[in-house]
Amino acid sequence: MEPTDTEKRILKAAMLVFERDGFLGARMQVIADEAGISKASLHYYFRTKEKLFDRIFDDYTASIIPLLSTWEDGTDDWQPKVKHFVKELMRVFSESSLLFMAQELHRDPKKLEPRMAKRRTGPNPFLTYYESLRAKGLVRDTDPRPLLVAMQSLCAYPSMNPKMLAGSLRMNAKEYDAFITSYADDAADLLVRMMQK
Amino acid sequence: MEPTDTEKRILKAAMLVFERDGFLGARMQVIADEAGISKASLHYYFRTKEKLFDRIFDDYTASIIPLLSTWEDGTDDWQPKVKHFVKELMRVFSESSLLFMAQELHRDPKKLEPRMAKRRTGPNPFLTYYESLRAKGLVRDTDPRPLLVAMQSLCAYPSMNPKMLAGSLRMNAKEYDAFITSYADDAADLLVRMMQK
DNA sequence: AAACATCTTGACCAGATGGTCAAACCAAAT
DNA sequence: ATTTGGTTTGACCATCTGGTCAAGATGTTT
Repeated sequence: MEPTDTEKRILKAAMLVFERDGFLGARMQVIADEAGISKASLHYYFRTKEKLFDRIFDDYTASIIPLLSTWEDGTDDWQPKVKHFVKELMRVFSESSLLFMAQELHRDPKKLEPRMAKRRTGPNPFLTYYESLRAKGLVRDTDPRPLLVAMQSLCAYPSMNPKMLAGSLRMNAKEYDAFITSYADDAADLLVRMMQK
Repeated sequence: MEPTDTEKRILKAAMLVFERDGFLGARMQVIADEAGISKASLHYYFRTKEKLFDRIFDDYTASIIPLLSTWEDGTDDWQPKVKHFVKELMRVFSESSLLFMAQELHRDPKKLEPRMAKRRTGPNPFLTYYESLRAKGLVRDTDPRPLLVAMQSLCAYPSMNPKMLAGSLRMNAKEYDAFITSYADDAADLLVRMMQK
């Protein structure tokens, strides 16, 4: 079944509201208003708030989790890969949603954690890729797990907590946006530095 | 006026509930239950939900913002300072609250941003400290702002989004906790690598 | 013990909230 | 024109929510 136009408008509105107000704070009436339909219509498409939330959350996991695994093809020329990956990651994260997912995972881990786990298969591709480079002596001889954490941190945090970072940098929203654009390159360089021999 | 015992219990309970459910999702009855008093008593101490929230939020800013400025004393021996700072930062962040602050700043920036700004005075101490080291040729000759972002990212993200990171590392909560303890040293080392000539 | 100030609470209220439903609407098929 | 199927909605409901208040408890001063 293709999603109808109305359904798409609902999903877009629901993303906006859930992201800003969280599952508990989101109001069905507000989502309906944002989508330009009545609350009864909203309930016609998604019988309950929870079903609508589940759809949004699962769409996010479906779009983010696979991204975290784009290290499959095994060229040894790793530096361009890092740069490309960092850019991709930051682009996706900049459309928010990570803060939302973290918050909801924190609020109801029992329900939401298994749902994310379902999307992951096998060991983490970055870790295995790094180990293969390490065996060939092409990168620094170190445990790649802190590097994985660092990579996700550098890419995710600036878009998750922009207000606080902008404050530390004494920037307004506009200056911060411009800064973050160029930051993608800096982050990639820093990561290369972490991995280099 | 010293905070009474009951007031302390209220604040502790409110932190727990606000952190988990957010301002919109938090329920005064739940906070009262958690504090072991009646809802009416809760309203006796804090007339409205908003006043209670403001108190919690301001307490957090008061405890976090000053921490971001512990680069005052100007020894040129910067490496131990980085290590010490990273440990301090991660210790404070590990008691959660950052996710909460980011979420609330995202939900109502107009109200909350000025409140954080009030705590900050002058330029960022890390940036000026790095510039002084840079002028003496003791560190890498580079714009320190991406380094500041990297530092906060490395320290903040692992405690803000533990579930997703643990998933990437294919760890359960217990393994992740153990990993993060040792990660503090790794993060400090990575930061030193970023700053070294 | 009486007067006083400070806490504590059950009962209550007005407004909001998720969800339901019968009636109306509308386009395509007959 | 009428039927048929999916879609839309105003009105409605039970329950929940932040907040109030009068009455009582508790402790301190005189």
